[in-house]
Amino acid sequence: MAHLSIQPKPGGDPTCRGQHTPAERVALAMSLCDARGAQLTKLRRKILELLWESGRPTGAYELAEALKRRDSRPVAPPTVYRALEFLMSQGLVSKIESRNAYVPCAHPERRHDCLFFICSHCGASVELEDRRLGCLISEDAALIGFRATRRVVEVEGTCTLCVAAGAA
Amino acid sequence: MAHLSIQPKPGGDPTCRGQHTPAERVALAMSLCDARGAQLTKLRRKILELLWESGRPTGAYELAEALKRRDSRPVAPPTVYRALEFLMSQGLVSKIESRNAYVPCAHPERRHDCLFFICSHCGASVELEDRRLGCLISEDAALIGFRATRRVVEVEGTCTLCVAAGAA
DNA sequence: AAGAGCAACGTTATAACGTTGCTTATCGAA
DNA sequence: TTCGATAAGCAACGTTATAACGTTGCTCTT
Repeated sequence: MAHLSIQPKPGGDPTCRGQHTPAERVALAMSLCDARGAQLTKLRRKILELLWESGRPTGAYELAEALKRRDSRPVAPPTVYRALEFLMSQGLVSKIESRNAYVPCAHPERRHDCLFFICSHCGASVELEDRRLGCLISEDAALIGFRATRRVVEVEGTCTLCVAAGAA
Repeated sequence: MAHLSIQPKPGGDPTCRGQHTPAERVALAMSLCDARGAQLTKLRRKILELLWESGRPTGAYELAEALKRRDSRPVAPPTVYRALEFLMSQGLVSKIESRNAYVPCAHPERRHDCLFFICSHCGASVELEDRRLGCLISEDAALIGFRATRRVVEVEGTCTLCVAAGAA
């Protein structure tokens, strides 16, 4: 199961799923960071790659273990968290708050109003972009004079595949 | 700062803020649970009351401390979590995932599509109801064949008061 | 080349949040 | 009154996150 990413375009094919390898994702991230003068170091690259390979929201400690397995050298939690913080600051990764886990972002080249669908059965996540969501929230924020800086929109449920497979 | 709750009604006054005391909130909860055959026990009542008194998303351990102060008898984490679980199952409390904290719900009498605005300056939260949000998310869910069971919508930023007070 | 400055990373410890498994108390119904 | 169900207590543990501080390695300067 790969991370899925979909942007609904009226009249267009909404699927944009997993047609890029983790290596390609990392390459895109590198060129982006390069253009921004941000340093996508080896550790940060590895973590981003692991996230793309994982195929589902992944916890910081799980990432630490994966790093250890790969390099047979332990990486401490703060190191992982700092790398994740960087990746999030660059829009390369999002945190799934309802899971305390992290997912790579499909379209780091632009700021997007994302919502995430997380399957409670298989654990996979789908990232979806919907401009209307941001509008609606901005509208509500304006109503109460709230100045928004960050949006968390997460939907828990059962994905298509698991529904088809007969999961509740 | 009290928990604020607002439901935008076209043409109506959207404010519905803190005009009920914690005791009144608890009384409503009791009658609701009674009607449902659910047991709002003393402990659960106290926790709900503490949440209403707190005025901001409150952590489980903080609640445990408050209980201890009030009754000079320690309450262990599992007890608090179980009570919170019950309160959430009854729609009396919501969890703020981005804070690992809990807030009382303003309108437990009906299932509502809530979004929460959390001020990163003063910590206060505003609960807002917006039907359109649920529609939009359902629409997006349908697009990918996702069967949603739970929605988490949280907006971080600065509230009116803190903006007025000159906070960033 | 010496040394300041800086960003990333490492290390240790601890805070904060949440769960498991089991026991004990409470309460209502048979 | 005894039984069964539900809630609460308790100890230990697991997980997630951060604080506080030290180290490395690089660049830029003079």
